[in-house]
Amino acid sequence: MTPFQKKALHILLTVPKGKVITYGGIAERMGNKKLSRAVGNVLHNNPDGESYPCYKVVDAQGRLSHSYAFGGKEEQKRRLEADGVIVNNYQVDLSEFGYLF
DNA sequence: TAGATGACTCACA
DNA sequence: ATGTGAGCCATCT
Repeated sequence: MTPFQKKALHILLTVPKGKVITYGGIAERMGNKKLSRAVGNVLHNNPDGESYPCYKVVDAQGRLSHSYAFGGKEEQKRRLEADGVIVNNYQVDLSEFGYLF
């Protein structure tokens, strides 16, 4: 586990229940918004959805990940709704559920 | 060591 | 609204 991953995952854990965060958001919190790609890599590299709420991570438009490792969008959607996040057609309202630091 | 890849984002046509 | 290209970074080949 690299320092980068550790940092990204830590930030992920700070997202409160019922909220979601964007790749860019995490990247920004790490210093540079342009790190969004690297953030994606970290999540992709994290197959353990039980330990980290990677389902809370959506893209800049609130769209769910198209390559969610578990059950695809369906599973991610399920988890988000179970968390209290309203998901419309695999998309969430960031102005409502997006977590800003 | 250099080049390619990606769960991204933004700008522009 | 859709498509293309560029930028930036950590990993993987």
